[in-house]
Amino acid sequence: MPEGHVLHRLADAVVGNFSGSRVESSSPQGRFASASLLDGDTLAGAETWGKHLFVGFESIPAQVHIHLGIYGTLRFMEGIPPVVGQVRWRLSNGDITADLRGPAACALLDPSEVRTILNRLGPDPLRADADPQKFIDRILRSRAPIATLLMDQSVIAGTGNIYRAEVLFRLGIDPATPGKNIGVERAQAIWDDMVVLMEVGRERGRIDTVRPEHEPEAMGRPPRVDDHGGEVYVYRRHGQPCWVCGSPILTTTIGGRNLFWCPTCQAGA
DNA sequence: CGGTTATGGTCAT
DNA sequence: TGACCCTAACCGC
Repeated sequence: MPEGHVLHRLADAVVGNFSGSRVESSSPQGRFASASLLDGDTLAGAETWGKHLFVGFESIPAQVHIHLGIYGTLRFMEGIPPVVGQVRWRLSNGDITADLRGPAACALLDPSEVRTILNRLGPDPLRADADPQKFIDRILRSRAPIATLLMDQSVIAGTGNIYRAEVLFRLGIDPATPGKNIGVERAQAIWDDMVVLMEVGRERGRIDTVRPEHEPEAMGRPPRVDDHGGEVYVYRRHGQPCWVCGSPILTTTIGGRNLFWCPTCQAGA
């Protein structure tokens, strides 16, 4: 589930549901022992940078750091339902209960440890304080393929496998193009498109990337049914015809991740 | 019921 | 590059 747009939604949900509330905090599964230190404390706020979520409390400077990894989920429920399955962290104010399951990281971190994490992250397209110039400089200086750079959280934070494939398609960029061959204008265009798409994702809670003329209704095709839920051009469409040119979408594995692209619309320069 | 897969990341080789 | 970590949903038998 989790590219950066999801984490920003979760920070909003944590703030909306719990900010200013006294909360019960526990680790039903037992693998987040520090949860008990927060029990009875008042939630002060939550913030996201990239795919990292930080939750603060009033009586301690430390923050809970959450990274969902591939499988992690944070779900909100009404009341206090019985615990089902593996719940790493449960947070509740009695009216609303949030269960965190399967995160790659969930730990109480000192301010200095939080800073160390933030220092490793590049600009986040969904943050108002993001500096796109840092992104552009990194791209233009690197010989690595643009597809690899867009998955590097120190280059751009919050982008994942879907957004990188979709933005490269929308801009007609060959995923193998070295960063230094991208050029300033296309680097800026990548950033701008990432901002647009991720903001849509944050609002809708799903990743939709197709332009109006390629939407199901416009093309007379059935809407996509998939567990990530959005209308996309290339992600997981291996072997199916490109919505724009009809060529079969290709896939390959780079750095252990699946990359999808259209060989015609994204031909090398 | 077992095998496969996943929108991520770290660490060792 | 590959092993490994985390959990749940889905698929085929």
